[in-house]
Amino acid sequence: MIMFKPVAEQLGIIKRGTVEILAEDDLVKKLKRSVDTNTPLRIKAGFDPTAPDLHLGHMVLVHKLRQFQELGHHIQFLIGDFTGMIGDPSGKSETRPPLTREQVDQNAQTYKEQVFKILDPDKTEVMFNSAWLDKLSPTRFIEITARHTVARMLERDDFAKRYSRGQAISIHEFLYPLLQGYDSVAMKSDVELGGNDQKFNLLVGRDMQRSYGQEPQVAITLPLLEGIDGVQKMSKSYGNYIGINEAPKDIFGKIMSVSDEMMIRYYELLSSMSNESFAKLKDDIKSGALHPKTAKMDLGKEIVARYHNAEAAEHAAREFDQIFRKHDLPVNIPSHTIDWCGRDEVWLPKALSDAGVVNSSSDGRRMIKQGAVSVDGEKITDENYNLKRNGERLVKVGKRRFIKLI
RNA sequence: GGGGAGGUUCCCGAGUGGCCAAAGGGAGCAGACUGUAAAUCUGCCGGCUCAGCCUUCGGAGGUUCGAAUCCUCCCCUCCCCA
Repeated sequence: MIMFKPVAEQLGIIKRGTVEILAEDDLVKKLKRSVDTNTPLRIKAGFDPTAPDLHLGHMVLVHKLRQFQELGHHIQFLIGDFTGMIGDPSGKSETRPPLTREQVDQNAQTYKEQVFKILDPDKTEVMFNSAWLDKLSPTRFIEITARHTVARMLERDDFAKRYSRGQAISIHEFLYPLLQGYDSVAMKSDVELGGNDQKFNLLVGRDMQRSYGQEPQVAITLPLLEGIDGVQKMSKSYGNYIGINEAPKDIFGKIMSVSDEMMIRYYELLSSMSNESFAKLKDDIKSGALHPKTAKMDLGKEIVARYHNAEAAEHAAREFDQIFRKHDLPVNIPSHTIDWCGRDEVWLPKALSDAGVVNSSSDGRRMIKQGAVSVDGEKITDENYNLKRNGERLVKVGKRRFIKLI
């Protein structure tokens, strides 16, 4: 028998870090009923399985799910496989190729593994929207589309912008919000979580449920986490993400490269630190009692520990210190065996390119020209430098690319 | 269906016969400075053993000594009219 916490207490936890709750009154009502009848609320969050890798940006949402889970509610983890298999070209220039069933399944599997680092798998219902969307007859489908108007669609900010700028909007892009809303009907969700950019879609869900005679879900939006560039939202396509499946040293390193401002933001949205400690941290940094770098290292350790383990976190921090503060070598340097083609020397840029440490030999040549390359600790300045075959040669490109060439 | 405007390198965007591997900005990378922070300054930013060559400007052909630029057809996007 679940014992639910009092409504006010639950509300306090739920509200933390959210952008908006639409409508809060409804949430209170639902919570109250949940407590009274001892029935968990159904909490929906949808994920698009097009890219298999989750990053810290997604985790803001997953952490909120975790909180709901800890409060005893029922998590509906929806994988939008239907969407994935249709292919959503809303990224304008490139048409995303539709995924096959196998790819979607595989991505979904990867998703689950990653998400269950945070969520309790036993208390999470994983759902696929193809289960009901695939079965929709054209008649039923058109019936769904009839419940919304074009004018209302154009209320959505990004549609409105694109429309006024004269950019393309494909018809099926209008369909996604409708289907996402219909998902809520099919799932009978009480609450749906989404990023701030999902606000419109979450609201469509409310309308859709109402129109199907259900009590509308509460839409809770969460802030979009900016990427490591500190400007755009974290996304794989911007290349500014920190993937939770990345190696400890990469996660750690990326966190360290983030600006101080962003560090605070990451603390706010990703750290499990209490509000009080967070406030103190900000004060200490401001007053100079705490060096921002120290704070950043702590954050890095916390994040790495969460997605890997405490040991890996310590190790990553130590190694970071070693490489960037003491300018030592990392412990495990990958090695690459050169194809010597029967000769005993090789043009360095070519070797670097083959080893994958630069993009091309032209790139390698540029790196040398810019003084970024050293062999066995000696800076190379000649772009025509030939590497002699002499056992294991340690090559460094830039600050953080190390490789042993054999 | 008719009329008009467009598709340029990762992104935005200039270029309308040779001086164009293509201005400028952004992103990115490297160097200096640092705390692998920010800000700033400098350089690089298609490929190739590179003072040269090769491949790129929606696609396919064509004109020309020479095409991102001109012509033909095709594909795609936007706007106005129906």
